[in-house]
Amino acid sequence: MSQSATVDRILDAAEKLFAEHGFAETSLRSITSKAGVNLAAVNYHFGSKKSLIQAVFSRFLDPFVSNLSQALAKYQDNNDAIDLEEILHLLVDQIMAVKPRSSEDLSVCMRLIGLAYTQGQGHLKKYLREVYGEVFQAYLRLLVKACPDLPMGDLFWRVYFILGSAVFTLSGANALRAIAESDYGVDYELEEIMRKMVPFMAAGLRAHT
Amino acid sequence: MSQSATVDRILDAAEKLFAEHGFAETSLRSITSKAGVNLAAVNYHFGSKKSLIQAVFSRFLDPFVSNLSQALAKYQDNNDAIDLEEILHLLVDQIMAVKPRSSEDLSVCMRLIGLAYTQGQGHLKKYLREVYGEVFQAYLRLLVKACPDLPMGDLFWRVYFILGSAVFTLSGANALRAIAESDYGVDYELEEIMRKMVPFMAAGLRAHT
DNA sequence: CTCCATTGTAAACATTTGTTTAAAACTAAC
DNA sequence: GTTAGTTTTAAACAAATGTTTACAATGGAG
Repeated sequence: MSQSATVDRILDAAEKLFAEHGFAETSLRSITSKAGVNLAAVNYHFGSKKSLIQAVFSRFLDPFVSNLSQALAKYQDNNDAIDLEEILHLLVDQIMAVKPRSSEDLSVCMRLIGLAYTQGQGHLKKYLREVYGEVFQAYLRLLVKACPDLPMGDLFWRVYFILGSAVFTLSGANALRAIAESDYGVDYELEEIMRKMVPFMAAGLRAHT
Repeated sequence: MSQSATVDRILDAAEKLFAEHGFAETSLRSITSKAGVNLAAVNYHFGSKKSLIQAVFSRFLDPFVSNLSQALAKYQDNNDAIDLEEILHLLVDQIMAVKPRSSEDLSVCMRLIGLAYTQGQGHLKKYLREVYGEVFQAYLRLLVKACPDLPMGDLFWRVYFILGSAVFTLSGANALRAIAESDYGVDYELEEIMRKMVPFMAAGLRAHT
């Protein structure tokens, strides 16, 4: 049985600790300690810390991009005009569809994505681009079709504007939710926050230059 | 003479290395090596690695925040309606006014801000909030006045949406500029990219919920 | 039961980390 | 030129890190 309980316990512990403290700041000893397994188990099952980091991403990213690329396929041959809000919502729906074990896990995954961009870990970026780059490109092409009036040079940057909004907000979502609740008495679930992004992003993408 | 050449050399080297590799991943030895100074110089001049990190932020954040709060003072007693684009542009202008030593330094500083949010370093976040939190709040109040129709709960999150756009885009600006140039033949200066953010952010902030 | 491959474990390994120490070098005032 | 204070330096420090090793335990298959 390739998927022993040990492997899952390590992945669970690593996922949470990485999201909480970052990759470099999380030691293998803290992971194995939290997982209740022996230190050497990581190197036995994953080979190295690098591979463990990548495995953590694969576990939640694989089903997501699998679902997403399937959903995108429907638009592939469709030459009609594409509604911007629709494909933005599609992304939110696909994220929610992964249905993580607990609602807290989603923000953990989001935070990991944010860390992947901001923490060193060059091997991680390379890995993510190689494995998931194609789906990203496909979604980008859809975005282009949904914004026919926008010059390509502007669209390029605006894509990174909305990407930054998503990554930054969701990766710090838990901390920000606490602030929003204590300072303004509002508390939204993660899904609500993501849905709140859609009109913001759509308006921003459509803004006349 | 409190500001020896050694102190500046350390700060220069640390700034770049932190931005490139993150805080935890950057060792004092790599900093002192790049700076051409002795390893012990960091602990002698700054006391600890934590203090060095804070000093790196102070150096470029102090003059910026000083200028910004001065510029914000003009709006303090003004009770007229405030133009959203105007105060967004004001921020861009204040950033450019710092006139970093090279245009590359700006994206380095932005990247450091992004890291401050995403990397562990709890002491850094506390430090930044204590020292610069008030100016941030003042700017936030201005933003509230410029968006009178937006519910507070929505504004809160949209502020982080635009903050994420700025931090994410500018911190990766150098790499993204290269992609934009090779793939789409467009190449904008950093200031142009920031100005391109203004209509995007304004439209996003104004979007009806 | 025996065998064998898989998995788990304790201990040790070699590095790297931030920090401290004590002595040397330097600087400027008297 | 001597002195007192500041800065630089090489060396050592203890602690923590990822990884490897050699050995024990496990659990089906024949």
